[in-house]
Amino acid sequence: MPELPEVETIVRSLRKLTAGRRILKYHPLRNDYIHQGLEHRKKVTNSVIQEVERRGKYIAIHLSNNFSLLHHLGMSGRLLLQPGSDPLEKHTHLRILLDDGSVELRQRDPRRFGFAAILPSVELKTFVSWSHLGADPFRLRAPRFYALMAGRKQAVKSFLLDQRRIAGLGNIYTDEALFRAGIHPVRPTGQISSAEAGRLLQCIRTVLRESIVAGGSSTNDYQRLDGTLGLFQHKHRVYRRVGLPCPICHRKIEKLVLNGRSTHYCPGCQT
DNA sequence: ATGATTTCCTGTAGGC
DNA sequence: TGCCTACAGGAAATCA
Repeated sequence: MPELPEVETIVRSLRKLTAGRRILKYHPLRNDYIHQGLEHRKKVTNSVIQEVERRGKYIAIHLSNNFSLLHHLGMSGRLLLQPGSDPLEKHTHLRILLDDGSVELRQRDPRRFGFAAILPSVELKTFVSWSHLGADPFRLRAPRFYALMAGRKQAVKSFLLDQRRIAGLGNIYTDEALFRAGIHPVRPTGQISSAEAGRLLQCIRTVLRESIVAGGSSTNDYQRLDGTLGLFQHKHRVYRRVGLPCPICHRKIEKLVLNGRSTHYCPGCQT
């Protein structure tokens, strides 16, 4: 499930490997995977990739013709840069041919929770889910973070998963950050002190930064742009580690279900 | 307004 | 071996 570190890893590779290259063809294999702007698909031919931007878990590829390509990987989505001659893998919904077609960007997504879209760049800021995104965790300031949580009963983990509040966290990094901060996932946000909020924000940033360095977490479907696996799954302390000893207090990691999400925590360290 | 629940989708794992 | 069910979860829509 690509979250901020996985998407950031892909975006950094995209910047390095696709900037300045020309698009030969935008070729959807499943029209219903293109949630918006399918009618613009022929207009991107001959445009040049100028800039690749990440916001939360979204990827925006800005083109020279004032269009932007928007991508979300959902939970099983992959964006892969590969030779156009490679055999077409199952669940490939979109091909973006580059240069003379010898190289292409492919979006694969078995569960189809992700999507792609083509938008005039000026319309990106009115695209609902993009425009409603909350602050990037690296930019958010602690007092603002604390103010967002104050006075609410919502479980802190549910709050962290809400992309309109803070953008980019998913199930892995909420569990890992809450563990590092020593905060129980079900604690109401209103009961979190200013000091705890500051610590939590620091833990969020640290775990995200460490994961980016490791190229993200490959627990299920996630692969980097070149198809290799990320390495941060080996550093998880609680996520999917039910019954294994806590690295701090050695009590067994437990799991509960919160809003339909499996939630992993240490009953000793997190209060 | 807030927050919980349901829905979409398919590959994989486990039970019998 | 094969069939069945449960599970994984991002985010929009719906419900209480």
